[in-house]
Amino acid sequence: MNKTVDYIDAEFKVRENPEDHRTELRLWLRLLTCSNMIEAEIRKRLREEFDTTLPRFDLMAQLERAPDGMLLGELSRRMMVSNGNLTGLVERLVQEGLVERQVSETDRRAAFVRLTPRGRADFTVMAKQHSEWIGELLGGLNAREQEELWMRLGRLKGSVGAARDRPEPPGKDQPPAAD
Amino acid sequence: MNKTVDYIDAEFKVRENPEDHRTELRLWLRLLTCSNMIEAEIRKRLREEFDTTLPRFDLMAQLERAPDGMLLGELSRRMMVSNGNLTGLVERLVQEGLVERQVSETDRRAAFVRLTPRGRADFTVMAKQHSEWIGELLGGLNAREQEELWMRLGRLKGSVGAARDRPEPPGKDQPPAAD
DNA sequence: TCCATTTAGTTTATGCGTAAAATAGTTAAG
DNA sequence: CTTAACTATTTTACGCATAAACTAAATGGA
Repeated sequence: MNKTVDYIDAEFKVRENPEDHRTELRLWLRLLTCSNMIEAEIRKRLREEFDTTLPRFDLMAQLERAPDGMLLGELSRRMMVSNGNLTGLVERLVQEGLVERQVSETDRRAAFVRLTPRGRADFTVMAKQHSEWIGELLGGLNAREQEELWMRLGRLKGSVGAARDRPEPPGKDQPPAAD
Repeated sequence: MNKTVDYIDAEFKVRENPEDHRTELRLWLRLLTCSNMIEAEIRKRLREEFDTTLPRFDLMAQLERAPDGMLLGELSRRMMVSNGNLTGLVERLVQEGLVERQVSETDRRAAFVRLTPRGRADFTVMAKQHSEWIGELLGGLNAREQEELWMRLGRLKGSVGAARDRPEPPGKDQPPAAD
């Protein structure tokens, strides 16, 4: 079918067949692989070295920047997880003595969460290690490569955000909203 | 402190302080953001359009390439999830009539899993949409940008893989294995 | 043959994640 | 003041994920 244009390079071939998203799929799979590899390694090390998990670490990282505590709602927004999820996560950290809750005096529905001194101390140690792990895992790229990758990912982020928030391109096939 | 070297650009500043992994952390966070944004959007659309989930979709994608079915063990290896996880996932798809199990006749411990005709038909429709979604989300990058990002991520993948499989660099501070 | 070992898969206990319903406190309109 | 609407959080029901313990079948000696 496409044999006659095989010599044309990728730049020109794109969108030749609008149904073909092979390069995008390939890119997405590699992005996912990278992300998953790093995340899996970080989870593994957090478990092995500190007997903790990534969600716990992320929660503590948020709290570290709010010495006076933070409302559950704000924590939920920042971590981009549901309220219900946080209820349990915070509860487990409270059990471990790393975090404490305090009901607001001005609004008895609301609860502040903050690190305990022990939580803060533990987090400091973990954060240092975490930073070194990331440095180690990404350290195979030099500064220029890192910067370029960062910028390209910035473009990608923009592309995804725009497509996500776009009402939905009408698309040749689908009639404009079946229901 | 660093005021006198503020004019020096990033290329020269790197590794000035070997404990500082700010650029790597920044890069990792952006990578994670991109990956999560895409994944969240795909999950959302799979749920809204097809009332299914990403793990189900991924499982069916594996099976689609094995018309004669696949052993649970192989499926587990390919999807990089635990055996126990697959037990439940397969069970739910069997309940939905999209997948069928068949105990091997030569080894009664082993079980083949394959798509039912309906499963295959459903997957074909979903895969087409999925491909278009990815095309839409990543489509803000032109072919050259996609190719460059793909190559940079290839380098990153190499860096992460090497660091992960490396015994562990002795590190100035830590004594060689505390316990 | 018999038994130890390995292999394939399931079960169990736990954690993290969601959406949707429920609870309880606050605010605002009348 | 009373009630309706809103807001903050928890609860519930579910799905997905793991590690570790378990079951059952195959394999390979002795």
